Amino acid sequence: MAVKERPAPIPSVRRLPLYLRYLKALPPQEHTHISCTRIARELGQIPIQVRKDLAVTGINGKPKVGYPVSLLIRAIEDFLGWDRSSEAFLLGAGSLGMALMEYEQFQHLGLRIVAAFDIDPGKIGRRVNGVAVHALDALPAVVRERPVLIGILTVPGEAAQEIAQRLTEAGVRALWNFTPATLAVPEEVVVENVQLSCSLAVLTSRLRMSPEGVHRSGPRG
Amino acid sequence: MAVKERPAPIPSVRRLPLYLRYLKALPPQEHTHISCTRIARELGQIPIQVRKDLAVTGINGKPKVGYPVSLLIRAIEDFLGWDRSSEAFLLGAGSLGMALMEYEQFQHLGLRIVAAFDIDPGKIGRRVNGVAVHALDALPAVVRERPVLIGILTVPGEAAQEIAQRLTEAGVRALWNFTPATLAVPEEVVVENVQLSCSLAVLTSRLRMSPEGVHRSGPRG
DNA sequence: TAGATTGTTAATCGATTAACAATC
DNA sequence: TAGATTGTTAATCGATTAACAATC
Repeated sequence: MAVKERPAPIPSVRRLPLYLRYLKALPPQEHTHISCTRIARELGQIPIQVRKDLAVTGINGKPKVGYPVSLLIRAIEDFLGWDRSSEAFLLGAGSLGMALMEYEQFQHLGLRIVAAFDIDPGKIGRRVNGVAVHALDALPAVVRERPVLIGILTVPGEAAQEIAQRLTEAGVRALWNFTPATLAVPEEVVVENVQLSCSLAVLTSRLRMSPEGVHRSGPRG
Repeated sequence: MAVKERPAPIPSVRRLPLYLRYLKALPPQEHTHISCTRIARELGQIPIQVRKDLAVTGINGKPKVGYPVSLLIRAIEDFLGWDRSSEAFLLGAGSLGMALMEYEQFQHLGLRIVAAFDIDPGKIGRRVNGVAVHALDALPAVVRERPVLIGILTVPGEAAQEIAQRLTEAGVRALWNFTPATLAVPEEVVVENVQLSCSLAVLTSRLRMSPEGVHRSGPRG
């Protein structure tokens, strides 16, 4: 019987793209191998963390030599599934939705937005960066043709829950939530939140704690 | 001598905006008080976590009664600094930058973008949602007039490090980084990353782990 | 060879969760 | 009053960091 393997720690998964970007930017022929010491130094981390993170991809380094760069790149891409491409729907063709449709880097992240949906008649029928904007009501029909697993939510917060429901009913299994809403979904559906308010809360509270934060009146007035 | 108080846990701070949004959406006169049990149920969390999170704001609830809604809202807003408004510069008026400039909700998050910067002559001098787009070289002059503490980075990844440096040299103390770059900054500068690639990595890896993930060939082929 | 670096096992740290007396 | 809910202290859990033998 196989030992049940633990899933990779989420924080490690979250850091993998940083390593990948760094590795891909390395001068191609300069080194065939790289150590976690060096990666850590360049990215402001500590070596042991890099080592642990890279280990989740299954890569094997050599003592004293380090990790083979090209194999390491492939191992991360493979682990993240970025070598093959996942299709996604985008819900809400407002300015944020438009920005995501125009974001060329997604092709390197294994993501392809194949259709957008909106309720604004002025947007329906348009094409943005090659992607057609459909009426929201066309969702079931479009899904039937193309069983897409990922939905990107860039609708107003008030509409988010209803759209999430329509998506999961249509068979979408993962929601990338850019709205401020907290989504209630069936437990088999994955939700990843990109909530600006949450991120901003951390930024401002850390700024306030920092030596020269928002308040000019610090510890010593 | 005062007991040195620990800073609030980052995960708690990150969740506060979710509670705030929920509380503000409550029917105004319906309840004067609310329990963490109820908040937890509505937001898919557990009561003890809500209780611990709310405690960081300094609010005091009453056993059996719960927390006073309006005071709780004020306590969270006060803790996050969202009752007063912080000014920010936006660097890079591309489609993502534009989307942020047009994001009306920032006013409820205590953030006001007061100037944007770009190097594209076609954008310099324009106004987006009332915000002027300046030449990047005008940064020192604009800072001199208005000592802003927060910089929002929506430039291409290749440019991010250089812009970050210019910002910190100009006195900006917090960077909200929407680029894929890992920024090296002086230690007194706060960096909060909103990196789509990192978020997407978590989404896709969790989708792959889930019962009906990307691969149709699951445990039973 | 000597020593930098790996993979692995152990220790530490911080966040989450549990337990429970106090109380409105 | 009885019991739901709080604040606080303790236990658990998982991630981070340290230690170290193995090794290219």
